[in-house]
Amino acid sequence: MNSYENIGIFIRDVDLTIINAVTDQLKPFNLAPEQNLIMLLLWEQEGYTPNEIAEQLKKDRGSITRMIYRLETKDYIRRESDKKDRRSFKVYLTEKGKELGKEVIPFTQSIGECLTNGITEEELNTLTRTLMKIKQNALNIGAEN
Amino acid sequence: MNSYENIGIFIRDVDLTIINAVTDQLKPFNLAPEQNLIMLLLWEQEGYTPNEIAEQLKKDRGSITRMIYRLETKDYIRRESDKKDRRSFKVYLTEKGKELGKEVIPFTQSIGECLTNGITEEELNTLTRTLMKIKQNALNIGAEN
DNA sequence: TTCATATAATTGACTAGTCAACTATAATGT
DNA sequence: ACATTATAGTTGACTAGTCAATTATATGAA
Repeated sequence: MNSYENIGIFIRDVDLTIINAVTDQLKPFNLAPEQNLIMLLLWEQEGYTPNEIAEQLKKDRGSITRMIYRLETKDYIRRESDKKDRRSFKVYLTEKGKELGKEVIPFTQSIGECLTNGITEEELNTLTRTLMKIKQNALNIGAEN
Repeated sequence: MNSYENIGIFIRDVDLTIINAVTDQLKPFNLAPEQNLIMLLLWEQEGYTPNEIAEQLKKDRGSITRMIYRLETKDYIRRESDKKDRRSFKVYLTEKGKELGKEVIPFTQSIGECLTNGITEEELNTLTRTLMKIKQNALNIGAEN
């Protein structure tokens, strides 16, 4: 580990390693990991607007627009226009999308379990607490100007 | 925090928050954070090949090719062809690139310090140890197939 | 030497991210 | 009611990531 914001680089490194592992595992399902995030939201609860999805995933609305488009072309989701607000629409699962969930949800759960192999509950809590502090520090940096 | 690989999502969240803060801070210097990583390498030691840069930053060579191109158009770096191996070249700083380092290096260092505000040395060590385990777990997932 | 193989960098096709500009519609204030 | 302002989604321009194919050059073996 060299210069830069040491801990920041390290976190980045770990994050990339996880993403690569997840990408690999999801490949047979024809799902990019970011697409999977949207699907996971919908498998929990359908009917989100693009705006709500963007908020939940903390992403730009532009990228959500395009990801919704791609998931539609894969026939995993469909849109239903909002009768009350004609600017907006809600996103629902197609049959194919629901089927996919049956396969993918257990899969991603097991990935989550694998990541914490050999790590105690307490260690995990400590990790979360410290990461929280770091995140807050990062937010403060942004807020200063 | 909901489903998915919980801790993975959280790490991703923290990582994104840090990246956003760094991006903000680097904006006045006309440097994207990933470009900054290449510059940090070169400020430490010039003369890397694209291949070496890709290894150090654990990125695809294709993306390094393009980032080198962009840093060249900003006149921060230049390439010098390798006389022994005509397929390759080495990357050096321009005067402008060296000047930039004088401003940016202290800046990125202070970002690193900010991130660890209110976090003890011991906490940081624990954090690193646990993240190491998680990273190793992620690598194992990838290696299984 | 010559052929096969490996390696360095590049390129094209694709996904994904931000930001800023834009269009359409909704909500608000006077 | 009308003008202003806000909001929802889209789009274009750009950076960055992967993967696979390509080109040029090196290297090693028959």
